[in-house]
Amino acid sequence: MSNDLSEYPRPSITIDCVVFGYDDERLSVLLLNRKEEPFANQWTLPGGFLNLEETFEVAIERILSCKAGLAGLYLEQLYTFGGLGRDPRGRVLSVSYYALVNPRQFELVVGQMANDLCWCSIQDLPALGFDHNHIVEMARRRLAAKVTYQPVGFELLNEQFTMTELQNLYESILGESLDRRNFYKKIMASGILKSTGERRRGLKSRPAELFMFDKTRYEQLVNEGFQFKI
Amino acid sequence: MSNDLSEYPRPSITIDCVVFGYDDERLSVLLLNRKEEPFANQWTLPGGFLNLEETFEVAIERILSCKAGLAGLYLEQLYTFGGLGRDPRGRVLSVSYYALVNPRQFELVVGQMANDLCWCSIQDLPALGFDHNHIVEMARRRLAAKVTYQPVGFELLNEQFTMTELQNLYESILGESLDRRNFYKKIMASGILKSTGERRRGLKSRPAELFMFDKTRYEQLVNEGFQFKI
DNA sequence: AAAGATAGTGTAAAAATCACGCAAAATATT
DNA sequence: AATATTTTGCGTGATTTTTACACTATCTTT
Repeated sequence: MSNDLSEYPRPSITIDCVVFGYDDERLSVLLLNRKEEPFANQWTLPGGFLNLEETFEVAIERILSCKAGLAGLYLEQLYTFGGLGRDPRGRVLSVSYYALVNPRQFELVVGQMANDLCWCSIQDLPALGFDHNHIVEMARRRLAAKVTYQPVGFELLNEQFTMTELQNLYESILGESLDRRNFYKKIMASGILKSTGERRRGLKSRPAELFMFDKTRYEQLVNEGFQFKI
Repeated sequence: MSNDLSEYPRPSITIDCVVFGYDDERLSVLLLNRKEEPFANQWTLPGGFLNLEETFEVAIERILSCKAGLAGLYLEQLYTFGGLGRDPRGRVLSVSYYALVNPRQFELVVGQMANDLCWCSIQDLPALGFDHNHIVEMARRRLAAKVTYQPVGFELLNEQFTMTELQNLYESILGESLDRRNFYKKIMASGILKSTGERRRGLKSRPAELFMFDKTRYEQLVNEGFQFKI
């Protein structure tokens, strides 16, 4: 073994990202319709090649910003895919991440390199290029596991939200329905919400109280050994 | 974007592995004393460069077999590290895995490319080369989380083991002590052990029953919706 | 004013967890 | 040989957590 890296063969590295969005009804994933081969005119996850001087997070920021107009998202590494046949061009590894975003805070901007972008419900994804259906499925499971022990769901909601909105989000991610009263008690008992004193008005029934995620309080609780759990 | 990968810069890829072993007393990690720069004569995790035609798992098999004489281990992908300064030779990503092995089933064989190998208690690791202390710490936490919801600990034990041996393993991994009687009940209630009818004799007190992990039964239970939990 | 819809809260049963006690079966000691 | 010591195997009751479920309040719509 020498001190020179050049003698070792090097695969190409892409960064692919499962961007989750939520619109009060269902959990969606951001898809990109490719302009170029391979998989031209097919839907895939947004992604791109890693530059040598970039960390993964910086690469994702660049890719999502340039291809979709998104920035500053919550990111979490998912898995690195390295199957031999996953890219027809040759050996390409994909370091994949998932991101959480409130779609209302951004206007999707279709970049030069894509035909189109869309939010697609996780329920009815089309066949995606590469092994991207597999990646989405892993991300979905990881997110479902994550929300049960870390309060990451707030990234998908508006700053202020009602308890019912929060519950709907959890039900969408977990794929099961929860008891409204028990959910309320559990969330309130955790102490990670602060009330705004305001209410969601204009709907056709009793206005619900608006809450915010109390991040400072949450971090303080974690320091004291608290473990969030749904 | 063209169909040609060659125009994209490519980092080097290493595969590094946190090999956990257990010896009835404490959880250990396999360390390798490097012969070559960088970090010559320092301890690091076993690892090596990924070849173009290898999957990650095949690469790990090659690396652990040639550097330590280990083969056929339980493997799980941990994380991919891509910090800019983590290797003095240039941009090197590390796709890291962790492995579980019963050290008694193998004789460590120091390969050509290493000065030495050792099992080092997770409690008192020396300063390792690269960012490998960081990798070990992440692996330790991941393993501790994993054993609570998947029966992977058996990979670290002999085929037959007593309940106390199993409990000691869990205590080593979790870093906390468990109530012997409640542990017994929980494991027995899960139904994933089969008794051998034999006992561990020759110790200075009442011989304990020897159990085996019933993998078939476990998989059947999982199919029925069972979720292992400690 | 009445009807319809969703919000907010309490309580009791069931299940899971926790904290122990004690007898049995081996070895070690006197 | 009797006794002490150690560790195993199993039981039980208290405590905590989870689950299931019902009713009133407050708004909008008719």
